Amino acid sequence: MSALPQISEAEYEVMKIVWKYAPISTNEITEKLLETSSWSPKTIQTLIKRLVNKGVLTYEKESRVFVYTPLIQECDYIGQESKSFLDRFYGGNITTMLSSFIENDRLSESEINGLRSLLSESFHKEEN
Amino acid sequence: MSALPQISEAEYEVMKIVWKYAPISTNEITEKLLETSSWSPKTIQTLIKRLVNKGVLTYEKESRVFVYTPLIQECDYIGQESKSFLDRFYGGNITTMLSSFIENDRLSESEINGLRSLLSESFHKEEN
DNA sequence: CCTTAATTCTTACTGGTGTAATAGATATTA
DNA sequence: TAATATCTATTACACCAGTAAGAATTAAGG
Repeated sequence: MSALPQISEAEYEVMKIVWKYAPISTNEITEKLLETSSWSPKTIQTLIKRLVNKGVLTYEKESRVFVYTPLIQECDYIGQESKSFLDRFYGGNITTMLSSFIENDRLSESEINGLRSLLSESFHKEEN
Repeated sequence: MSALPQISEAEYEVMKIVWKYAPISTNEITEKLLETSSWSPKTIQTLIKRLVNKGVLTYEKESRVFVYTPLIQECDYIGQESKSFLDRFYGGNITTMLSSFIENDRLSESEINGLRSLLSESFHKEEN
């Protein structure tokens, strides 16, 4: 599993739309993004183009319009970013991360309870 | 709590040394970094300078040498980065993150156990 | 006091990112 | 088929980051 291409912050916003709605045209991407951002459509086109160049997106011509599909999966990308984040800041250890969150009171009681029940579920999963 | 300055990846390597050993001189920083990297001392000096410009480091002259001290705390910085990471990839929800880790089998049984015992400790802490 | 060696400051260059405008191609319509 | 409207491709530009070389300064030793 070689490293996936680097996706910048703005490009990632584009990818979130593509992952959700692919196959999707330039115009549709632009429409969706304009609901939550104020980028110029030109800017969005540039981002799409760069994603194609990087090998993150591919497209097919449908008459005059391009329709895009992702070449890499969202969960793979997020997985890679998560790993690199954990390595950088917590020595690759998620327990260290959680522990530091708890120590700095960044988790509410209900979040902690959510985590507990998640972990007990995954306990049962292992049992079967 | 206004946003802390942005620290780049290479700059962060410098900061790890400073946080650990401050107050520390340019030469000492360079020495430590050369144990684990192959940067030119010139490069390291540039990074230090940029950190000073950004307001992350301050220094005092000790005769001809500069001795540096951090202006921001490691845990504050890591906290900020963690928050922005969680927001970006998991909607700010650490339970979602953990859940996705478990789903994609990125956690070993022993890591899961570590998390469980961490959470039961923090349970007791809340009790007192 | 002047030279030298050590240290800091200034400048440089490439590549990526944010942000977009303009030019070029193509399909649709008059 | 020619003009127009719509897409896509090319070009632009400033700033940040990685990476470093060269210039300037300053302390110390002869």
